[in-house]
Amino acid sequence: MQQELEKQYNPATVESGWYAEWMKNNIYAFPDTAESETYTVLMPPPNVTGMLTMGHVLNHTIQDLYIRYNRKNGKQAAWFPGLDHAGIATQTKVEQMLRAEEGISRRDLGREKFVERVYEWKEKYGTIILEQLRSLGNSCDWNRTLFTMDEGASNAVRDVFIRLFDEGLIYRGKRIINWSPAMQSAISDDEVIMKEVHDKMYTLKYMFEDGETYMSVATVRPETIFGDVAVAVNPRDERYAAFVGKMVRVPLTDRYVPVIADDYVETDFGTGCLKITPAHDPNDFEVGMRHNLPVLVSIDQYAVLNEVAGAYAGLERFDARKKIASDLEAAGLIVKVEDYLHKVGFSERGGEAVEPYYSDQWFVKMQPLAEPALAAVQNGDIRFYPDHWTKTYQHWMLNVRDWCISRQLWWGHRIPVYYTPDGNFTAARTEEEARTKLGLAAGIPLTRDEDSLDTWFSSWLWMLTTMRWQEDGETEDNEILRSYLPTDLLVTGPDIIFFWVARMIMASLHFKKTIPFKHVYFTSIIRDGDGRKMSKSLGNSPDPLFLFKKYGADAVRYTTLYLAPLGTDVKITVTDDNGSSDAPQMEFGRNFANKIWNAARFLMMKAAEAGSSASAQPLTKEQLSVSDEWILSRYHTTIKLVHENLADYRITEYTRSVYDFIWKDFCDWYVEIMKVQFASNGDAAYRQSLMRFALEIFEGALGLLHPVMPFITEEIWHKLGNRSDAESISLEQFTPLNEQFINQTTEKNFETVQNIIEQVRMMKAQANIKPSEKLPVVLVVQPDDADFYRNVASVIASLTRNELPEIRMAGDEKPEGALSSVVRGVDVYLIAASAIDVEKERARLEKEIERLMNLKRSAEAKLANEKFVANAKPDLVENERNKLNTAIDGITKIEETLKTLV
RNA sequence: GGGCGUUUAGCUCAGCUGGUUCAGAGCAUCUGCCUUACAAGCAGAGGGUCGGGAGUUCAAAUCUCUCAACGCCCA
Repeated sequence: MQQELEKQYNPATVESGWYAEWMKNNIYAFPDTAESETYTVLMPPPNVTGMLTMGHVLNHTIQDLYIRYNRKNGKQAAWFPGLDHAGIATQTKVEQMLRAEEGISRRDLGREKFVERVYEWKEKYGTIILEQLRSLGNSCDWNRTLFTMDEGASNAVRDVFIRLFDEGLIYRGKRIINWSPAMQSAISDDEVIMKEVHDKMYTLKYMFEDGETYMSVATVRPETIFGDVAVAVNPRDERYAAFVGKMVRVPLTDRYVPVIADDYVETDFGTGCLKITPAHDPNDFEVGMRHNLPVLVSIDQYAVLNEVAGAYAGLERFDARKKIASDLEAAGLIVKVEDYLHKVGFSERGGEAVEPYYSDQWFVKMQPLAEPALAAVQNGDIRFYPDHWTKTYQHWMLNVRDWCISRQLWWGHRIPVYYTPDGNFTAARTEEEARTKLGLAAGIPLTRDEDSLDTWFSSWLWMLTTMRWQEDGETEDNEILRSYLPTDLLVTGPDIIFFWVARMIMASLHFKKTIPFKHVYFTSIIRDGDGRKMSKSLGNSPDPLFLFKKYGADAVRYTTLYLAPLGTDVKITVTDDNGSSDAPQMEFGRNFANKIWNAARFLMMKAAEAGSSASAQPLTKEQLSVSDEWILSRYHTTIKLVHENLADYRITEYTRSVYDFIWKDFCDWYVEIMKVQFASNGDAAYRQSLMRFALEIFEGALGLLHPVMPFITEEIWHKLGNRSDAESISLEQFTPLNEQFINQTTEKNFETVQNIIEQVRMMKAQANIKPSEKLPVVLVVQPDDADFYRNVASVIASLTRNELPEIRMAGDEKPEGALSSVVRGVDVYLIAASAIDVEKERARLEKEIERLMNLKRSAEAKLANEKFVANAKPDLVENERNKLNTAIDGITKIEETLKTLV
């Protein structure tokens, strides 16, 4: 404790230094077999393509908060980290790089070479995100980092596919899927971003066989007419009832299609007649299935019209639209063209409009998996925070659709399906095994399915693969699983509640007959100052590393949690700092860190002044001042609040309660009081005991803060206690809550002292008296309270920078030439005859009377209300009586003062 | 169209089970302070009809209904 601290806290060196030390000592590793009660968190694996975002900061800080909190609560904290291969995202990145740097495509390289290049790329960039997460302070066991493409995870993925295939839960079928023409792959729903687009709505003439009458059919995609197989109307639509069953001619062709009736059609949408194009619209596909209509593909995988489109074959879809529209116009087949605003799906990766595409894909049957997964949430085995997401979950689970898991990608887990030359197939680990399953002779050649699996098909096994389930393709149980599954908490964004959370629940229940986690915390979405979601494509997110450098990771962690309440989005203002996006709100956390730093600096200076404190005795009960008892009560109240708030996931409340205790209670009040107590008692033993008392509370408060600000609390804890580098505050248990120290009476009495001090300061400031000018103060109190006020007199003097207050009894003579105030029955006088501006003082006192009159009126009204007196809790009624008496007392006294004011 | 959420000070947000000086915090603004931990600080001040309306209750920022605006998800 010898060295003096800098005046300002500098997080940069402290943070990197401590993280390295933690890693060196391996203190966040945990054993395969848990030795005590466990607390387990699964890290949602970040993409290898990823750079750290503000979303990661929020998400990972919450995880780290709970891991550190439970570790300090004595549990075996187990945080499993990992990385996601993010099939389509990563493949896109690498393809872009190859095109830009070498001018080649993946096809130029071939599958094997291409995958090698992706691995190189992953090695290079995958480590970057891990470094970034370390700079955030994550206390996970990095030794256990799992990459979704690792051999063990891949084996589990392969075996799960085979198992579901054998159970009949995986099937192959022709369906409409979201197709990315740029990526040449199916993409999942969550990779499709809906955007509003200004288009044209064309109303076309579908002529009847008479060649004169027609049906008016509205469409925004005239280029798809060649795939039309019907025109549909609502069965209850009387306008068209007579036409159902007749044939109409598809414009620009010689083809006739039937008019059908289907509930899907909305009568008031467009003309009420809908063209049905099963191959190019998912809803039309459903209608087509219901009516046994053919699927006519007229646009190919490159989004180019095919031979079905006749003269238009070879045209790209949007070029085709223009040409077809003008030809329709020329042929007189357009009734009208209107502006039309609607939502169109775009590929998150390629950026182009998604083309619904009819093709062979692999699917998982969801219904049988969804039922138990829904039950687990409904019966409370799994709880969502905030709770309202259960409704969304329910709705999705009840309307669940089969999951398209095949992707036409090279980067990912290849589908373990083998085909015979005559079209038979099965899922198997090897060709060999496939032959056996199919009952084939050894020499018969098989071909393996070219497609890869959706990334989520590996991440839905995350709670199993991180714990090495079936890593060798066989072992279904092991020590890790027995110790750590089910996990305690999953922290994730609500945007992936279906794609990930729901499917993990399904997988865990299906393969392991247990829930994957008990609690799911859905984080806020972080928006910029204009309310837009922060994203890389918008470029509106500050780089967290820049913020860490400027404010400190502790500050960014703290501020982010302080600002992000459960269940509500959070807005963070973004400004520009020499070309870098900045988030000035982070000053809040930085200032807090600096405050803590300086409080530590103060304590160290005082401790040095008091001499060695190693042998200091605790303060005896008799030695405890009112103020000491008060801070002890506040401290234990804060401990209580921390536990309660974190148990209920009220994280912002947690950050506030620690902030208020450290800054307001400890720094603003107790530190100032310590100075008084220190100065007024020169006894070395007392001073050392007082320092011990203050240090214990301060270090305890650091402990409470540690889960959210790990670095600075570690640094100060070491400095205050001369502890060795191998020790860590993160391994120290919290001060046990002792409710006996929580004393409402002490807190109330102390509040009165605070109010008196604030009143004196206010009178002094408003009278323009220099703060440093020491004036006489008189307190008129009840005889019973006299001792109490004598005890705190020096505190009042010091904190108001006045002379020691004179204590008089009620009924004694009142001081003259004084500014005055009444605080909870105590008359407060500041003797400053020369500074009194009679008019100003009169106005102030009258305003105070006005305030008390309002109080009096409200209390009187309540007490006059028989129902209130009869129904309200007795102590509330009592309270109102006290309020009334205090108000009356104050009014009387102030009125007297007013009379003497000349 | 269906579902969910939000609306409190100029800004960003707390306010839990209706009642305790409950209308708060930080930032911003204004005034005064280099008080030997901290100017990234200290002390003080101004600022809100709690989105509108109705209801329940002795009592509503808090519960119910309704309207409006905004956001998200699903169709």
